Amino acid sequence: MSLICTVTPAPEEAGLAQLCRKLGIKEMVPPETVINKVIVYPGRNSWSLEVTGGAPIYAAWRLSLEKSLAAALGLTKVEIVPEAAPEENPEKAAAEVPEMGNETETSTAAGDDISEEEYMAQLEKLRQERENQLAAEALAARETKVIMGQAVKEEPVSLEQIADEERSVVVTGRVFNLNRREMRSGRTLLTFDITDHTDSLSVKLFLEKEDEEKASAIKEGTWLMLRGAVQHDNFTQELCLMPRDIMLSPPRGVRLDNAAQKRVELHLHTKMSALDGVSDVAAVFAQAAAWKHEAVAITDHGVVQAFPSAYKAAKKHGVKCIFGVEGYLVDQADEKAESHHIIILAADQTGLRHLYELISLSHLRYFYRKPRLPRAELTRLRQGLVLGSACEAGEIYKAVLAGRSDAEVEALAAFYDYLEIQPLSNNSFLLEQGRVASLDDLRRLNRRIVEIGRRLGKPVVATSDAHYLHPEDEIFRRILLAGQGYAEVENPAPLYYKTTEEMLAEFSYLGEEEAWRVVVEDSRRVAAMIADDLMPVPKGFYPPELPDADKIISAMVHKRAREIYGDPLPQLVAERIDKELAAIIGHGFASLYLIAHKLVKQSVDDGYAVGSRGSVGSTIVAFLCGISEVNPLAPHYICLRCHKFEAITDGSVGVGPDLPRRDCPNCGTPMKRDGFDIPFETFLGFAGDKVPDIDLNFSEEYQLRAHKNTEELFGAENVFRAGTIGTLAEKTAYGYVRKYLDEKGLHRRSAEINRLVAGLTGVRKTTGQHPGGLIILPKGREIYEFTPIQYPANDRESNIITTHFSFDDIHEQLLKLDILGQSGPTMQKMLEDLTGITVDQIPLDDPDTMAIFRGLESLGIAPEDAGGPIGTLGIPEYNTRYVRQMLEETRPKNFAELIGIMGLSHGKGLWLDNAQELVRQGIVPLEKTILCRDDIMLFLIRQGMPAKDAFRITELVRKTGSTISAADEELMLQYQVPRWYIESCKKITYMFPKAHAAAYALNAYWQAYAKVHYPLFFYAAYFSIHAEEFDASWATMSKQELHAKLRALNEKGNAATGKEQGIAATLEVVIEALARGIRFLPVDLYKSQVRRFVPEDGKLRLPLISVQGVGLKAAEAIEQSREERPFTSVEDIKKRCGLSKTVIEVLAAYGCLEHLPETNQLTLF
DNA sequence: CAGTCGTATTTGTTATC
DNA sequence: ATGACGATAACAAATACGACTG
Ligand SMILES: Nc1nc2c(ncn2[C@H]2C[C@H](O)[C@@H](COP(=O)(O)OP(=O)(O)OP(=O)(O)O)O2)c(=O)[nH]1
Ligand SMILES: [Mg+2]
Ligand SMILES: [Mg+2]
Ligand SMILES: [Zn+2]
Repeated sequence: MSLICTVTPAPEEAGLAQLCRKLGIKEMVPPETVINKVIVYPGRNSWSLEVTGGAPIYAAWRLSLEKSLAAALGLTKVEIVPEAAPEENPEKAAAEVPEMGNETETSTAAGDDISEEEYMAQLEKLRQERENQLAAEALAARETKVIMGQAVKEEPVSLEQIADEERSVVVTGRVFNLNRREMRSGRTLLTFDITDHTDSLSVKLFLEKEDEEKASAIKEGTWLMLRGAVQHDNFTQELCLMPRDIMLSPPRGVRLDNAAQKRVELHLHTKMSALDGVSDVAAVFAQAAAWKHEAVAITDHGVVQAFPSAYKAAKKHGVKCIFGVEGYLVDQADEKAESHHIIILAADQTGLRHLYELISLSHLRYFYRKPRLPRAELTRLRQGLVLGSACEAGEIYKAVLAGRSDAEVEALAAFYDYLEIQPLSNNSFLLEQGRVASLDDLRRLNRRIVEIGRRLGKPVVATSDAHYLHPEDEIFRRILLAGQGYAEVENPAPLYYKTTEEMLAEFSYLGEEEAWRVVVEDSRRVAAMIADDLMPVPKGFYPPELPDADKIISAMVHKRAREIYGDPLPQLVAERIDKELAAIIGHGFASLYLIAHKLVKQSVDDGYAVGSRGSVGSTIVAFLCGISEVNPLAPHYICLRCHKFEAITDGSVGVGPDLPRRDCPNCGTPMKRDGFDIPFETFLGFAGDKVPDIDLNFSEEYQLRAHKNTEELFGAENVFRAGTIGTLAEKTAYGYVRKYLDEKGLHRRSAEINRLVAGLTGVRKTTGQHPGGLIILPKGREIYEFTPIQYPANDRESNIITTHFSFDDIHEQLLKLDILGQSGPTMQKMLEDLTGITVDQIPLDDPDTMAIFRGLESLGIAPEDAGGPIGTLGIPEYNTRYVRQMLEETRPKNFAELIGIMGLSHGKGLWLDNAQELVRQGIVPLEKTILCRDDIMLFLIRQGMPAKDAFRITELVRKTGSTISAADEELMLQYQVPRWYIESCKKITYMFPKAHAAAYALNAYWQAYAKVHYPLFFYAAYFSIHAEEFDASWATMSKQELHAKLRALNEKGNAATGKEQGIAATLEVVIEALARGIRFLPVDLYKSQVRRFVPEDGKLRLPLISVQGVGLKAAEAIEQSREERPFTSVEDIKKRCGLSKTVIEVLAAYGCLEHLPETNQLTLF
C-alpha cells in the first residue's frame, strides 16, 4: 500500500485542533489553526505540518505540541511550520523530498483527492505501526531482564524432551499455577509450573528475604527463560526444575498480526458452546486487542450466554463486541427437518431484542436435540439482524457442495446479508470422507461462493469458525471430544482464531485482491453494519412496582412498630424507621418487601414458619414486616405492656438477649430484651451503591408453593427462575484428561495435567436452575430486554422457565427474591407440632441451652459419645468437627459470642491463620477480631474513613473472588487502620453479614433448646431431615457396634465418599442419642411413616425410606396400599405396590417381610 | 426373545446462597 | 490423622429392573 508523502487536506477537514482531539492530545491548540500541508519525510519518522491562521504560534506551546504530536503519531519529529515562514531545514527538504518522489505519486495536487477519512486512517495506521514497534522494543528490552543469577543466552530445549534428571538444562515457558508459601525458617517457597505448550514442568524455588523483590516479577502468565537442574522431587515424586538463573523472555510461538488493515472475526465460539468450544472470552478479546482487531463476533452454538462476559472483556480491551449466535435453521418445526447452521448478528438494539426472542423460542418451543429456529420465526423477527451463511453445515455451502444451479443457490443466498467462506482445512474432512475429490474441489466451492456473493453484491467474508484461540490449544478440544466418546480424528480442523495475515495466505488462491476483499474489506464491511456500543443487558435498574407498595409498607411498618414500641415511637426507633423507609422506598425496594411480607404471611398461615436469612435482616423494616426475626436496633429493653423503652448504647452489652432480665420499672412486667445492633447499610449500602436481594428460608416442603405464590402475586409472566450454567469443572475436567491420557497410554507430569485441566474447565455442559432465585420483571417491560429464557437443562417437560443468562449477569438491573429451601423451618414446624412450644416462647438466656455450645454438662453424656467435649452434634452450622473445635477453643459465654463464632466459622481464611492466630498471639481479644462484614464497615468509619469507601472496601473483602487493592490498603493506612487489621482483611475470602449470623445463631439456639429439653422430639425431627443418611440397620445395633462403624468410616479419612461422610455425621448423632437414652424401633411395614421418624412409646420408629434401596416411590406405594388393606404375602405387596425385585430383596433382608408367606395360595381361588 | 426404552434408586459433581 | 465453611438443590450417569417392540 502506498504511503502519502504530501497531503493537502481540504480546508474544512484539516483543523489542527481536530487532529489533536482525534489523537487524544489534551493540550490547548489555538482555534482555527488549519493544516495546510503535511510533508512526510522518508522513513516516515518525521513530519512537517504547514499551518495557517489561528492565534500566533508561540514557541513555547509549539514545541510542546510538536512533542505531543510526535509521541501520539509515533514519529521522531514533528514540526509545525507557519505558512509563509521560511523552511527551517531547507537542505533536508531539498535533499530528501526528491527521493520520496519515486515511491509515491502524491503531490499537492494529488493530495486534494484524499478525503479526511482516508487521511485520518493513514495517520492512525502510522500511529499504530509506531506503537507496534515501540511495544516490540519494550518487549525486547524486557526480555533481557535477569531476575535471578545470570543471563541465559542458550537455546532452550523443549519441555517434552525432559524425561530424566539433568545437571543443567535451559528451558523456557509460560508461568502458571503460581504458589508462594512462607516457610518456618522465614524463607519463601515459590512453586510454579511452566509450559512451552509441548509439555509442562514444575519449578521450585527457595527465596531468601532479599530475593523476594526480584522474584515478584514472576507472575501468572509471564514467560521465563530458566537454567537449572532437573531433580526428582521427593514430595511430589516427580521431576522438578531447581533454577539457578531466571530471566524474562519473549513468549515463544506468539502469533502477530502485522497487516496494515486488520480483518474482523465473524465466527467464533467460546466455552459457552456446550462441550465443544474451549476459547476463553476474556482471552479472545485480549488477543483481539493485541492484534489491533477492531471487532470480534461471538457466535456460540445456539446460545448467547457468553455475551455478558464478552461485553466486559471487549470494553476492557477497547474492542467492539459483535453479539451473535450460530443458530440451527429449519424450514419446518418437525423433528425430521434438516437443520442448517446460520450466523445471526445483532446489528442494533432492536436486533438484540429480536435475537433474545429467537433464542428463547428456539429453546422453549423448537428445541429438539438443539435449539432450532424455524425460518418463519427468523423472518418475522428479521429487523435489526444481519445473517451470515455459516460453515459447511450452512445451507449455502451445502447447496454448492451438492452442485445446485446458480439460480438455486442465488435464491438461497438472497436470505443472507453476507456469505461465509472458511479455510480449506475446516472442510478437508469432506475430502477424507470422499465427498469431494481434491483440495482443488474445495477451493472451487469457496470460489463459487465468492462469485455468487459478488454477483448478488453481498459481502463474502472469510471466517475462522474458531473453537479455540491458538493452534496449540487444539489439544483441549481434542480431549473434550474424546471425553464424550467421539472417535479421534486424524487431522482435526485447525479451528483457531486467525490473524489477518494467516487468512490472507489461506485465501491467496483467490488472487491477492479478492483475498484482501474477503479477509479484510468485507469482514470490516459487515462489522460496520453493526452498531457500536451495543450492550447485552441495558444500563439502569428496573425494580418491580406494585400499586401503593410504598404506602402499604410504610403503614405496615409503623403499625407494627407502634404495637411493640408504643405511640409516639421512641426517637431511636422512629429515626431508624424513617431513614430506612426513605432509602428502601427511594431505591425501589418497597414492592419487593411487600411481596416478601405476603409470602411469609401465607406460609405462616399455611402452618410453615419461615426462617430469616441474608443481609435483609439488617433492616428494621424487614423485622417489622415479618420478613426477618432479627431486630437490628441497638440492644434494648422494651415493656410490651406499657412500652417503656431503654436502649443500651454504651457498648456494655453486645446484643439484646445478653441483657440481664429486668422487670419494667413502670408496670413491673418482665421486659423483652432484643436488638442485635446491626447497621442498615449492610443491606443497601450508602446512597444505593448496592443491589441486594431479599433472602427467605422456607421449609423445603413448602418451597415450591412459595414459588407458585410469588408467580400468583406478581403474575407468572413477570417471574422467572434464575438460570445457572453448569460447566465442566475441576473433577470432570481431570477425569477427561485422565481418560484421554490412559487411553493413549501416555504419561504426563502433574504440571502438564494441571495445564490440560485448566484448559478444559469452564466449558459449558448444561444449564440448570438457581437454588431459589426468582427474578422479578417489572410490569410493562419485556424479559427480552434483559435476557432470553429457556427450560432448565432444556427439559421441555419442566414447568419451570429460567433466564438464559445467569443471575450474576443481570444482577444490577433486575431484582431477585431468593426463596430458598432450608431444613430450619421444617425442623421448627416438626418441633412445634411435637412439643407444642413455639419459638417465641423459648428464652434466649437459658443456661442449659447455652451450655451445649461450651460443653456437655447439660447433656450429661461422656465426650466419647458426643464426638468430643462440645454438645452441638446435630445443631445446624455448629455441628461439624471444625466448628466444634472452634467452640472448644473459644467456649462462648453469651449470645453475642455465639453470633461471633457463627460469623467466624463460615468462610475460608477467617479463623485459621487469621483470627485464631491474632487471639493466640495476644494481638487482640476475640471480640475485637473481624467477626462479620458489618464489623469492617463500622471499624473503618470509626477510623474516620468516608462511609462510601468503608462500604466499598467491606464489599471487596466480603465477596468471594475479590480483595482490596494496593490503593485501598494505602487508604486504610491513611486512616490509621492497624497493619494486623489490613492483613486480616486480605485473608478473608467470604464473610457473613451480622444479620445472617444472628438469624442462624437464633435458629441453632432454638434447636439446641429442643435438644436439651426435648431430646426424643429433637432426634425425631433431626433424623427425619437426615433420613437419607440414616441406615436402618443401625436400629438394632449396640452403641459399641456403632462406635466401631464410625471408627471404620473415620479411618477412611479423605478417601471417604460424600455419602460416607454424610453417614458418619448422622452416625455420630445416633451414638449421642443412644447415650442419652433414645431407643430405635425397626422399620415396620405398617407402623413406619414414609420419611419421618416418629416417637412411639418413648422410642423412635424408623421410616420406610431409611432402608437403603427403598426409595420415595416405593415407600409411598407401601403407605398407600397398606391403608387399603393389609398385605397377605410377599407377592401381594410386590404386586400392589409395584415394587421391584430389588426393593423386595432389601426389605426381606432387613426383616420387614418375615411374617409374610412367599405367595398367597388362599386368595388365588 | 433380543434390543430398546422408561422408571426408580443411588451416587458424584456442580452451582448457589 | 491431617485440615477443615456449611447447607441445599439440581443435573447426569450408572445401575437395575421391567415393560414394550419388532
Ligand atoms: N456458609 C455460607 N453461607 C452463605 C454463602 N453465601 C451466602 N450465604 C448465606 C449468607 C448470606 O447472608 C445469605 C444470603 O446470601 P446472599 O447472596 O443473598 O448475600 P447477602 O444477603 O449476604 O448479601 P446481599 O445483600 O444479598 O448482597 O446466604 C457461603 O458461601 N457460605
Ligand atoms: Mg441477600
Ligand atoms: Mg440471596
Ligand atoms: Zn411496663
